[in-house]
Amino acid sequence: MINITFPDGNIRQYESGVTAIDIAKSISEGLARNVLSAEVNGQVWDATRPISTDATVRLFTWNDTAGKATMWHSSAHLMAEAIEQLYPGVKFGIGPDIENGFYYDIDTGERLLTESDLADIEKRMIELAKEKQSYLRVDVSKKEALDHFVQKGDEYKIELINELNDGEITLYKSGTFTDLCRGPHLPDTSFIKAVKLTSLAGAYWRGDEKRKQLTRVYGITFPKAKELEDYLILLEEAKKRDHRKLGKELELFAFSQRVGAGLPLWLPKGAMLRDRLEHFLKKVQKEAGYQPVITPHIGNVNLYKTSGHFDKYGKDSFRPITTPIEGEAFFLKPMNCPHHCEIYNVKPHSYKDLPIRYAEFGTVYRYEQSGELHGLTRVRGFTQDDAHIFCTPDQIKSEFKGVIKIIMRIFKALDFNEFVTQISLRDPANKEKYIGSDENWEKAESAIKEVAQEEGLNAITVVGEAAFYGPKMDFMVKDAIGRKWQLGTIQVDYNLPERFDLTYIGSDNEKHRPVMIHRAPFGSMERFVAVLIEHCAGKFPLWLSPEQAIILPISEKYQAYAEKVLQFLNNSDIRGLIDDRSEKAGKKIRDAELKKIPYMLVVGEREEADGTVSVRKHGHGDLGTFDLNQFALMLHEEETKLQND
RNA sequence: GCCGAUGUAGCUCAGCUGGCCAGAGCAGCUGAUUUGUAAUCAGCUGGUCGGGGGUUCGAAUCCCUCCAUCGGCUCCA
Repeated sequence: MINITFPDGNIRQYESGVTAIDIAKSISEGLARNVLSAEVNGQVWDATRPISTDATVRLFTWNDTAGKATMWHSSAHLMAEAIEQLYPGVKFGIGPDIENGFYYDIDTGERLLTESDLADIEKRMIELAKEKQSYLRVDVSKKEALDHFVQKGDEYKIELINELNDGEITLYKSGTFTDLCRGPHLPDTSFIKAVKLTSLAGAYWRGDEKRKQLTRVYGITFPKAKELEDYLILLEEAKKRDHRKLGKELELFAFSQRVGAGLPLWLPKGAMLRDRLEHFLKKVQKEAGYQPVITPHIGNVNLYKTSGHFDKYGKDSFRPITTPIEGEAFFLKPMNCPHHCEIYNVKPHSYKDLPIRYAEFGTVYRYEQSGELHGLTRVRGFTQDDAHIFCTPDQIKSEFKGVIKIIMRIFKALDFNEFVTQISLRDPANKEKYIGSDENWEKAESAIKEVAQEEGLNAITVVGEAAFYGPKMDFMVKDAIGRKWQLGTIQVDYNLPERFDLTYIGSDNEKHRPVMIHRAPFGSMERFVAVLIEHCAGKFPLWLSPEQAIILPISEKYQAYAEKVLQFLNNSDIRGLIDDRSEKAGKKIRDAELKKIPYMLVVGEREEADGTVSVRKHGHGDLGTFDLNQFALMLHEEETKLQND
């Protein structure tokens, strides 16, 4: 007999060789029917795999993330089986589960897969799932594994096996398909009831653009057809929040082929929105001791040679701007930091001056690869809410914390609750990708790690994601379709101060090297606005709304009163406008609702007589009649409350 | 940059197995209407069918190429 410990601490005894399904059965038949996999002593196992020692066991169903992962990983195998049967001779790369579903990378050889093939594959998958094929785990030696895939002629699997150690290789067989896989998998395919293959894309083998591009098929499966329907509806809903769609509908920004790809044009309403955000941050930064600076949009190539940007990115940038002078060249600035270093260098500094914080909404230009451009989130010209803090080494942590405070204030004001904090370190195996000494890197990295700990930030750490001059802490937020974007960023940099020979005189009357902190709470105005649009689905908080109140006269007769109301709004710092079209009230209300204007002020005979407005709130309906002053007060309260929350 | 898909009026879309003058709704304009909480009616305007090249008696429709956009990959100072 063995002891099985449950998550609640309960311990029960079972025969050695018991499986997770057996254990589930001992609890309830219903649970047994729903167990997809189980965690056994910290590892996720097949629900059918015998347990022969004392163990802590946790059962996973569709309601658990790990259960879904098992389902989707098994679905990838099922899809591979279907594809192999339909298109014999294809070779397989890797096929993992992902956050929402799974994919499989496939070398389809001569025969190209197209979207029209997906329906056939889905159909075959359902047929195979109904066969209730079990997933059979087989321990094999390295030689056996190699023999199998050599015979099959699958060079991708052979490459993977060659990197594995003998004795820890398993294959999984389901139906006619055998895969190199560490598992775990579903008890059988019958759990998969609904299948949707969502897209088809090219993906480099092992993520290396120098290697062959395979065909990646994305899909998702569910244990019930209804859940697939719900998922598809959810996807449709998410698409409605897409900032590219809303940006067009709400006339916030546009792109023009004539101006150029990735170069956003801010329309009046978008510019107003952005202006409110900038205004807010400027206020916060003033309080935090930042000094505004302004620098030009171009800089001499030598500036970027000094900073190291030229060596690192020169070949991938916009070409330099030449002048009538032979050999003279300028770059559109891709970064503000070199300019700010030169501002620091304008005069000598004492330790008593530090920290110095230079802030600039600086527009930068980067030649992003054409395939990377994406609405406002990835563009070729954008404005960073940039600032550079020059401080002594022992001020790093407090300055870093000050920046975190600003970022948290912004996120809170905009109700961004779901963000991920990421610490990006350099990859010690690829030191040639970075500039600067090991010692400085270690100092900078440990400073960030300590701050994260001391601030109690629940940060994830990713090796190899650092900037080329220093490690960073990024704040990531998801867009409507679940893609993660970096917004705020804080970067510790020991390198630029050296390259620009920045110094300050210490209390010992000796020259010392300051440390630089690069930081941008929004990241870029473009990306931040994009994420903001998706976050609030175009229904901006009042303080950011480009148009706060629209006056809707019932008929032309009340035009004069409408103008009086507008005058009042203007004097009260409320952004208002009048819909003076010869339309019925219903039509004007409908259009204002579609434009997501926060407040609609209906004015007619009664209002004119009493000097009031009938207030209708977007998405809430009629709020009743308000005295003008009363209305202004209500709006100002709402504005301040939201901004300072 | 790579793989795949898409590109028709300001917007959303139909037409696309090659063949009447390329259509609809919304928006816009003109007129009528003077309207009370999510679409008043009528008329009109508007399109190099993404650009260029080719095949054909004939191309929005087929082929090539470039550009842009979309889904991914790679990249992201």
